[in-house]
Amino acid sequence: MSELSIGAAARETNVKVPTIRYYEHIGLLPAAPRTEGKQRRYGLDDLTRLNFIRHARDLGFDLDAIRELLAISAQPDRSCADADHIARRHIVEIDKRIAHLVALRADLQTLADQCGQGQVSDCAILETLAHGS
Amino acid sequence: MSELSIGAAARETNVKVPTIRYYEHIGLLPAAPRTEGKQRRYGLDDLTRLNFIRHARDLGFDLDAIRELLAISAQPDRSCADADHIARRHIVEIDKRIAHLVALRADLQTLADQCGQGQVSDCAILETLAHGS
DNA sequence: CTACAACCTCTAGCCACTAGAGGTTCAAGA
DNA sequence: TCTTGAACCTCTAGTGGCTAGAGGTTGTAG
Repeated sequence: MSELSIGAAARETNVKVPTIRYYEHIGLLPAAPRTEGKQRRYGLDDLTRLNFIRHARDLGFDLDAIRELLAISAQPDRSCADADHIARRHIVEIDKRIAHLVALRADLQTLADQCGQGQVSDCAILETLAHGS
Repeated sequence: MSELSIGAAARETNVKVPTIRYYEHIGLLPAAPRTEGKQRRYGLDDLTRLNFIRHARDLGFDLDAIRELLAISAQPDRSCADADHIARRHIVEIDKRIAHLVALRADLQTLADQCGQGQVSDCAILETLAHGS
């Protein structure tokens, strides 16, 4: 039961088949053992690792951060301050992105509200794009 | 005076030199006329177009949307409803991204707050990544 | 006239995949 | 046991919007 095909592993973990192969290719997953016919087979450890990666991706961590997180979690005796640090760093990044998008949204709303639906030659949107705000 | 080198055009418009070349390559800018020595020369129309593109990029429009906006603004007699539509569509997209990031941020904050800075084996962050929330 | 900054083209790389070609293997049903 | 065909394999190229670098040429200030 513990030796799944790549398709079965994909179903179990909600990670797509080509993505699993990609993760192996870039060394995020160890190369899976193959059958005589060269097909990959996955055990429980692989599923655990894949699930870890997917959860972390869902939270927006990039693959380098995930590499670090995996390395940290492989050392149970270590302090988890490093993991905490990575998470907080990520929060800061997300806050920046949110702030940026919120500002953008406000500008766009102003622009759209000024558009009188008239002719292109009077359009506030196009005018602003052409000559600045 | 109206024939600028690519570097001068870049300074005028705050668009980097390789980016200008890239825009020409993908047809977002018309191919600039060249000197005998094959160097690009830019006139006022090009600067206007580049400024338009940069302003739109700053507002987060992708290059396809910018293509549409440029096409619309080239027809002064047309209604600007299309431009308005593109802008509103973009706002909707941005709202989605903001909502996604805000939800993500909340999850991450919860996770980080649970981390007691103890050992990796007890870490809430790593635990959640491994086995889900 | 010389020096050198700025220009040229072309290719490859970034991130995290996704798509497709062209071929092989596995497993369920007859 | 055989046959199908879904699922697998490797490899390459493409996505967006640039950025970096190699290796060579041109324009211009002194």
